[in-house]
Amino acid sequence: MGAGSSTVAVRAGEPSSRERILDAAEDLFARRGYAGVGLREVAEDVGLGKSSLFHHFPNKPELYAAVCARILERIDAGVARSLARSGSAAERFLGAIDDLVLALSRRPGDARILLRSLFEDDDLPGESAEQKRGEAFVKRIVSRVEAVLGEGMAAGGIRRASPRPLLLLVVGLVVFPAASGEFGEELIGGAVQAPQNLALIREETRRLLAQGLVIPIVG
Amino acid sequence: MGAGSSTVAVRAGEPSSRERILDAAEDLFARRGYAGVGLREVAEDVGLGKSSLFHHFPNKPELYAAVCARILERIDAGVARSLARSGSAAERFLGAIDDLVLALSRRPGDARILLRSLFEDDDLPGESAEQKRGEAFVKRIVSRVEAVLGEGMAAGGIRRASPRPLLLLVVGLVVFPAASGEFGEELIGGAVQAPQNLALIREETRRLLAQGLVIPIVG
DNA sequence: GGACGGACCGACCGATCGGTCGGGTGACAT
DNA sequence: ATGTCACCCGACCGATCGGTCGGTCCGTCC
Repeated sequence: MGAGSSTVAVRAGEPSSRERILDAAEDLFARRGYAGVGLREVAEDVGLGKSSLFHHFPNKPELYAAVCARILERIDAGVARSLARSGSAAERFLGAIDDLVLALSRRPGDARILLRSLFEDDDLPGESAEQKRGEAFVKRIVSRVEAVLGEGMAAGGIRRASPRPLLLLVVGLVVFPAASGEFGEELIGGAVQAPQNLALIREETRRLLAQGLVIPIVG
Repeated sequence: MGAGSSTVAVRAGEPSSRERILDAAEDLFARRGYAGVGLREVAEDVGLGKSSLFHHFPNKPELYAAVCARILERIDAGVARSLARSGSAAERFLGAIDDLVLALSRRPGDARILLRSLFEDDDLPGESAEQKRGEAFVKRIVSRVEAVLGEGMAAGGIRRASPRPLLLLVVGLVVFPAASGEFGEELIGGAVQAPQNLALIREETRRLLAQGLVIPIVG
């Protein structure tokens, strides 16, 4: 299929083979994890022979690292854009979280791979360049959010807290709902991405961060 | 090794082979996921031949399902115990969450497998009895927490909210920090289980649920 | 004593894994 | 015309996968 798409100059608008490999691999890794996906399956989804994958990526760990790095790059860019808006630190923080919830729910695969890459230790043994690139994006994202949190605490719009443990909680709070598959669907009735469900999740996330859950005792 | 430990009547206090297989499998599955663990490795950790595993479990999916079910059973029991304490619904809810954070941080493998089983869809293809047992525990846990939330909302100690989406958020909030491995360690300085870090996480979790993060505008 | 069955084992099976190899094809520069 | 290079392929490799099989050992029951 797609006859004549293999000229040296990539047809404008058509993704390159490398990009299509990343797309297919991302989709599969998101569903079944690193060890659960075979390169034959990736190649078949792309429409290439398995050996062609090795022309674009040296081996499986590097392919996975590239998938992760691409996702983290997207998320970092989105967070940067969200935080660049105007408003108080607290407003920018809440807005960025809301944007992130929205973005992850639109791309559940991103949420899942992100979640995996954050809580699986020894998926990848080596320390490749692509892997370091991904870790750098993680650090950038963390430092961005940490900065706005610190700003908000200094300004008084965000209550004083330990920023790093708090970040850990927020990551789970934001990433998991978008990543939860059948469990999320069964819990709330229907897909997380469905407009009305997504609206509820965004609303509850915002209110939880903004107001907590327990009603303070008045007087 | 372990000469003379294979009498029919299990030595009192010594776990049975089945239990030791579950222990080893839980440890490995927690670290590398379902597809990332080979049965040879499980058997070797236990100190048995690989074929002996099939004497206790019919196949790999059933072993995994049994591991999951055992974890979910533990968690359900803990949640039930926590919620049985006295106090207002809001207090019982916060107490149960705190207990759960504590329990999961003590057994990070539980947190990881729980997280995996909640957001990986097609890990297990079939519908075995053990798998249904696990799903039943999930439903019991959900209904327990949902009940106390509803009670709190009715009594006024917990603000009105959509219980199911809220539950989804809370699961991510509670489970992820305990499951986060190297990422969590790098983010906060040191292991999540370390007493001072654990105290911080418990404190921030409680305050986030109780008060939120943003300081309400007074006046 | 002899049959039985639970627990365990080594050897083996077909399938699939990640990865290699040699070669083919077409665009392009010389 | 020739060489080069990016891209792609089928065939193949050793290793490992989940799972089966026949058989051993030993305590229990009749």
